[in-house]
Amino acid sequence: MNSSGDSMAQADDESLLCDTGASRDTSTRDTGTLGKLVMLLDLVTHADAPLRFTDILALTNQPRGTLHRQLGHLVAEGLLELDAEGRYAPGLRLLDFASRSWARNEFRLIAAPHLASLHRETGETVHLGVLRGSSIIYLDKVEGHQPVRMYSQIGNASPCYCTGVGKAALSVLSSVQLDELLPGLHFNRFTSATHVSAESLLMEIGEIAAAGHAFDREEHEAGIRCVAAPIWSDDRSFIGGVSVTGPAYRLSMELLQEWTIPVQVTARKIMDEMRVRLGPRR
Amino acid sequence: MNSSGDSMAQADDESLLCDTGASRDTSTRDTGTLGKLVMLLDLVTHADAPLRFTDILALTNQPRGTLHRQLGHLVAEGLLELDAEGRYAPGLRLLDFASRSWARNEFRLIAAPHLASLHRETGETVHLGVLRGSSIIYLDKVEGHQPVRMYSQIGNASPCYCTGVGKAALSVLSSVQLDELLPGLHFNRFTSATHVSAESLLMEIGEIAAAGHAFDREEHEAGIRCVAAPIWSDDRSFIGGVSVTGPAYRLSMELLQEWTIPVQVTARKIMDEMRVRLGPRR
DNA sequence: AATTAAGTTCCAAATAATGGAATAACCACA
DNA sequence: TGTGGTTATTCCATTATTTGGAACTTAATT
Repeated sequence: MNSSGDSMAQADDESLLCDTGASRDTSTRDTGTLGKLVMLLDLVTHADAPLRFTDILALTNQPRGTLHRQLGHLVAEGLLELDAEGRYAPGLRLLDFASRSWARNEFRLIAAPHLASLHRETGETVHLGVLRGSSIIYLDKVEGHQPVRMYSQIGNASPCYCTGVGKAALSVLSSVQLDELLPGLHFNRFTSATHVSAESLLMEIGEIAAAGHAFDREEHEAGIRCVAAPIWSDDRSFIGGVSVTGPAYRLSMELLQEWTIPVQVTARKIMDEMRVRLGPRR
Repeated sequence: MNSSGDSMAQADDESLLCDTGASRDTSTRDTGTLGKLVMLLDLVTHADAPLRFTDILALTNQPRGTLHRQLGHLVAEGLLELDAEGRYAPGLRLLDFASRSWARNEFRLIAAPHLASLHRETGETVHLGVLRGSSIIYLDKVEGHQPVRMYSQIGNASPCYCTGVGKAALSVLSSVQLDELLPGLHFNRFTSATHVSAESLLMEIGEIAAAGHAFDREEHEAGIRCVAAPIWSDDRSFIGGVSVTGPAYRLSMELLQEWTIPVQVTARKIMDEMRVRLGPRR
């Protein structure tokens, strides 16, 4: 269940980069100097290996002087690290920031016990995700008995159009929100089942909205299926989802169909508790 | 083994902030606009609860207009989030950045199997940490049978002067590096055993350097002891450590004394492998 | 409705970022 | 040890962004 890696291989031109099929659209967002620096951070953290100065130069076509100073600042702040061979890699200070972000996340704290019981019921991997822009960020994961390497999945941003949680999340967006989001999607064919057009995606979203659950039929990674249900706040300011994931040989579509019920029940319980804890108005 | 929280209670003036006893010295470091923004990020991520605009205003004494734009930019980039009640909290995009930083970290990848075997040998919690500035950032953790909530500790930055890994790390610094680091330390008395002066710390560091291992005698958290050994590259450009931690009632000082050997052996194995993988020169 | 507090917008002045070009360090090979 | 090619770093006049005080809007309180 390693997410990136192999399934990334047949991606497009920039082979060094791991394009999730969304984000990296910093162009419009006007955040001045910060925007440019964050774009660099994104570039380096999402690369599959440390990048040298020249690599980054080529990837950004910024002037040498400018880029050099920007990288220098990021390194000075510990957001990037420069190794002895002159290659830039993500900095460890990011971990310090992120661990706080995770530890205090209300949604995750509320959902945790419900994820555990869904895991007990199904015996397969349970994920919790949130919609951020057009990506799903995984917030928690409950899996098998082996010591869990949590960071391997938690924190990862995956495209919304080819994951169970992502499609479930899309199904509860208002039509206004959907109209804003869809045109910005860059469809990336991860497997032969991946949606590659807004039309086919939109059609399935309609079905998901009616049914209240979504399937991932090996759309992100060959051999991996999942069933998911959306979680949302009344005013749609918060949207996420919960899913059960596993290998296709073990999870027949019939079994997934059965699990739609416990998954939806879990989503409902989490929503109910959120409404109590965070106030019903939103 | 919750790090912050209670032990933080008697900290100094700014009660909302969780001061690790170091860092937050962005003043000298000249990183222009980025420095100011990162300081804000630090402020919000390290606060114990979401902060309102006015709270941050008071904590930074920056002009209203400036602060407002800065926060706006951080929110637009997903580095902070602004909830419906107008409170700022760490943003989830940080998770995405950090998960990459962690997943690809060479040191952690090399150390992982050795940590596992040290855990098997001792049956107690094993930590891996790196020295960054005057903080120890925990990179990995192997503990009991229960599903590990890794983010709870991993990524956390703890002071170097009151943790086993921290003191072990200090013991292999060159005297030049030590002279740079010591004056910047702000000693925070977490327990009655915490070092509160550079003099007493320096004295123990001498002993640790001679012995090759360090103890934490309930210096960071009452009731918690540990034994640690340093890990370093030839040129001291990289410094970290490995430790075994547990409750004082189970870990007598005699037992910790016995464990100095497996801990040091583990550190040595990790160092040897790093020298092979990353080249001996550094 | 009046009053205070909290948050947002505006714009001339101060400051920091830009980017082209020159310089320096590095590396491989003779 | 020198030489050519590659890569990284520094410099500085120009340009664009950030700054911060003040005015303004909005929300909460009496």
